[in-house]
Amino acid sequence: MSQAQTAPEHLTPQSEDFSKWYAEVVQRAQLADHSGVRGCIVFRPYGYGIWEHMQRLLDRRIQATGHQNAYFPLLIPESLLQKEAEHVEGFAPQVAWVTHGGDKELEERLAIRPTSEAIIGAMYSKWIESYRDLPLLINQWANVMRWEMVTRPFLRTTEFLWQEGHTAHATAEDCQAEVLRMLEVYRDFVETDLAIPVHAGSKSDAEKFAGAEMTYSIEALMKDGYALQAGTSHNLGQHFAKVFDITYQDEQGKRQHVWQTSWGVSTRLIGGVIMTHGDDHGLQLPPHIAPVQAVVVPIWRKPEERAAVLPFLDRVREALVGRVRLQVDDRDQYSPGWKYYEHELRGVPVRLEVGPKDVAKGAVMSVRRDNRAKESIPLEGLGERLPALLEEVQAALFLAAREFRDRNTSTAATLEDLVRHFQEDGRRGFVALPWEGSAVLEAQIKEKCAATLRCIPLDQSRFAGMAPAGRRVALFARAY
RNA sequence: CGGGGCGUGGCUCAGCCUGGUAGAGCACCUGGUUCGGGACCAGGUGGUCGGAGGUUCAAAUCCUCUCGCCCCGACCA
Repeated sequence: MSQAQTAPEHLTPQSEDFSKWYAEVVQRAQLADHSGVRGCIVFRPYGYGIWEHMQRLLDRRIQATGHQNAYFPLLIPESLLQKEAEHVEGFAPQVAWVTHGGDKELEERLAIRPTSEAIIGAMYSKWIESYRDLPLLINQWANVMRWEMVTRPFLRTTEFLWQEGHTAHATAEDCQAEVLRMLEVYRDFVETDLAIPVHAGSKSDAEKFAGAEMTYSIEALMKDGYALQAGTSHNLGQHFAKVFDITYQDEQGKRQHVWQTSWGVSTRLIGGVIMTHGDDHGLQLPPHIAPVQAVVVPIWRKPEERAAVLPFLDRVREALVGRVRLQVDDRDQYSPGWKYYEHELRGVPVRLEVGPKDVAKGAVMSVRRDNRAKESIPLEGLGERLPALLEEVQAALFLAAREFRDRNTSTAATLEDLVRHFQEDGRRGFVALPWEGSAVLEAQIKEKCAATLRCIPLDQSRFAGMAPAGRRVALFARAY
């Protein structure tokens, strides 16, 4: 492999400079490009393709749980945004404003949505009249804008793409059930399709969404040991219902405020995939979301070999059409070896080599991206074997990521232990600490070692024995 | 928003200190030989040096402003 490392095209190793590695992968795998507008990236077809597969798989789950898609406006009148005090205060520094239409100054500034609670709340107040209108379960796929000081492709950009669910319920119990239901949808989606293991839990007051009663999140661990909030689900209580006057008449004819939730995941997940699975050879995409699940690389030396291989490629295509997202890389100007590096960089889960020897056997040689295991697959069985192989890769990526996450999760008995871990030992990862909910202690920790409370896991069973009886643990980490 | 670094063909950079009419490697195009882990030879295309203003006979080079990118800190999905 010394050749790969000395080649001018080699990636900066993760261990040398993780940020640089990340930037290079994004650029060279052609996921995204800088646009010339601060913090706004262009999603190139390959990067956008990943997002489209995420959308498809998550949207299916959102709809299966009874939600409908809708679309609300990009622009929100200032007066609307200002109604919920805590909400405004939280977002004020990050809001971009439209002040002019043509060269005429507007009477009222319009915010480019940083999130849509306000405008959706205003509409819900018109739409909801009776308990028969509840629950109201709406999701929107949209772009939002938050003026960020420091940006990184996918992880934090000024404009990003996401989905935001907004629901209204008759009772606090229904509302809380929805919050947890969607958190579980996220957990299942991220673990099953993105192969990213997460901890689902609740946030502290310091970390909760501006205007929420309670925030829940799923938290992942990146390969550099930093935590990434991968999705959030908020219990908004009646805060927005009260300021936007969202009420319904119950069975007794009594007027009540609704209980609301909101929940979202964003294109940040693409960054999560990159930093969970990527290695020194580049990207590794979980097959479920890989735009190209398998790439065919034909090989020949002599014209007669070419004549034998080329028609065989059609038979490979035929065997896999409708079963596997396949790319046949028949570009003539690159050698097979060059293509191997290219597709590894782009994270294609499986490569299929088709040369004269394979054609003679009526088979293709498959090579896994994750462990480079080779397997000769006869053409007759290819249609069944390759999808199964892709599932094996998907499962292996998840297990490897979970093993890494667990290996980088430790425990601390006291504040001092925790600070020592992050500060003096310079370690990263998750640290579980017995937790009683002291905001003062949380602030101290943040100040002393820059670690924040990522979540208080809902499932405490895996931390059994770490906290005194009756006490829970909270997970701390340095975070993106 | 503070501190630091950087903007020169698509990419990585040299040239800047000490002003004198823009270079290299890779990529790209053409032709030929190649192809089971980043092929080779020959010929070729491509840059108002991030932008604006200033100094000067003359600016990639010196000065001012501005925009963008990267890294480190405070805020966030």
